[in-house]
Amino acid sequence: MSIRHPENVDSACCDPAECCPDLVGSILDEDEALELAELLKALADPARLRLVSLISAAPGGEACACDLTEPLGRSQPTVSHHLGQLVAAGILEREQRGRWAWFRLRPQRLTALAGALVGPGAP
Amino acid sequence: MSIRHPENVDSACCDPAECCPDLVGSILDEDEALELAELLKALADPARLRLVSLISAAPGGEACACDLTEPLGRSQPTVSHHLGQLVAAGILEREQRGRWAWFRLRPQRLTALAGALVGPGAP
DNA sequence: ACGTCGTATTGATGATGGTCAATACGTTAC
DNA sequence: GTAACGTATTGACCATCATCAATACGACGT
Repeated sequence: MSIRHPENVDSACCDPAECCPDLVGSILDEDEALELAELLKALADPARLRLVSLISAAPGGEACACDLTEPLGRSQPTVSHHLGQLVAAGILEREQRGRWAWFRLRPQRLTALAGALVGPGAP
Repeated sequence: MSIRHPENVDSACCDPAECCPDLVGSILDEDEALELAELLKALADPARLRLVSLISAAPGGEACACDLTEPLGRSQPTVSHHLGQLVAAGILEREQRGRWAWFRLRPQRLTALAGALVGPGAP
């Protein structure tokens, strides 16, 4: 079975919701650059990077928000703010369990970003 | 000849000037997160992404600053500012030829970043 | 129902950053 | 030498953003 539709081959590399335009293969137009920049901006913060790192290293690959405030050294509203941004960027997924919010990494998003950085030369 | 010193194997994956700490393998401390965030911030701007894209797609993989102002649609000082940031981040390298400044991509930096995003599971 | 607890939202503040006009610097050509 | 040209720097302005205190929201237990 085919992964990609023929009409999507030119620009989209896979699922357009997950993927991002290649940085080095072709010349990015302003819209593609904005889209890729937004994903990079979502990662380009020490607090958010540590959140991703903490969650991915947590047992089971998931973590409760209540366990992230203290190791991050930021206030609870700040942690909630950053988690919301990571979810909005598609880097984390959120699941509500009772009154606890659990977060888990979406690795496809990071691998898609990594693929966009190295370009079409490296599959 | 050996590439890495034995005492650097634990944290650094290769040349510490090129590489960046893994995002998902271990838990980033604040300094490592800051270092990785700075590299990501250098890319997380539409103008800079388009500059990287334009330069990498240029004939010979290099471009003169004079040929980048017009396709980018920004003023000359702005283009110079962004090029300086990309060079400072190790993403571009700069070579002066007469009165022209030529820029070229440093792919090692992007591949190192991509490797840090996908973690140690994918060599 | 009511209090408690985890989380999200609001509002405010200080810092960072993208952008451009003006200007300074360096190199080439005459 | 001097004019022209490419590039970098300065200074200023506006937008975005990280952060926190205070507060609101929602779900659970009693």
